[in-house]
Amino acid sequence: MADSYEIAKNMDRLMRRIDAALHKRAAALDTDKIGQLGGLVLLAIAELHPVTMQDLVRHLGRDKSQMTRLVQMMELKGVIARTPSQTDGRVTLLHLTEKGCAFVGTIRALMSEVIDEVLAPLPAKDRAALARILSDI
Amino acid sequence: MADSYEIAKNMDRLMRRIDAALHKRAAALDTDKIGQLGGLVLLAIAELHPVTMQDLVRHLGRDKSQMTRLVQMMELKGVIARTPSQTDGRVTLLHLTEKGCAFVGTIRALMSEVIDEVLAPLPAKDRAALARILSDI
DNA sequence: TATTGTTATACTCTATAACTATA
DNA sequence: TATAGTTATAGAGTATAACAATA
Repeated sequence: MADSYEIAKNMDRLMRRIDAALHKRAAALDTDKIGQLGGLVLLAIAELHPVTMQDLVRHLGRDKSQMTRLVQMMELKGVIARTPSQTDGRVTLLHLTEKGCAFVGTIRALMSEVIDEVLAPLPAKDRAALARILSDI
Repeated sequence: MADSYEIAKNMDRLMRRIDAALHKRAAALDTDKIGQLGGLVLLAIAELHPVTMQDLVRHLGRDKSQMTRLVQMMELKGVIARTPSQTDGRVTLLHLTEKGCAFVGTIRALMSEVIDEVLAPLPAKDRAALARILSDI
């Protein structure tokens, strides 16, 4: 369609602005060097609670090998824990530690702050439409 | 606001899906190993025609040092050319070569195809709204 | 034989700061 | 002094394939 390229380009630009703003503010808060993707993983685990690697991979649309490394790193830093599944020996369940839970609040607040700032020029009606459309896809 | 995190999460997921689909299909077409960002740069130059590094950097929201390297690589591969500005000795103007122009058509088609596929489940009205909202921000 | 998760490797993209040259 | 662009370097994110263990 005629607007395909415009959609891709503008979405890329918007994401870049959000990423850059997040990176700038997170630097001071990210005391354990968990990183941007690590933050997303933490939020996803908080949302899905005890979740398998597989489900996490699907939820975030990342690669499984990437997730393995990231999760190992985050376990070392004490923000998440892994326990083997009782019913299936292949499966690992992920959950947050207390330290991880504490981080989630910080990350959520930071994310809201940045998103609100970037989307500030948008009328409330458009913002609501954007939220709905994105959740529909 | 309440929906900030949802917006960020869903936009990230959508972008991941687009990136992955682009990567998969581009592999066969990207004979000169220009890469995803290189493709974006090519499209931007085609749109802005003779453009300075500075403007390109602002348009794409990337870092200037990153753009220098990318542009040098693409000049080596013969898809773009650099000419010094006549009026300001510090400024470099970028434009496409014939080979670059040929690529632009391919990239645009590929991008449309992928975007159309990913956004297929979206009603036309929502798609139009998304396009407008993204261009407004 | 298929699935879950891991290891290894190469590559792309990004952040930061120090630098040159023109203005 | 400020701006346009470059160089250098370290780090984060991604793609791919081959692998072990369990189902």
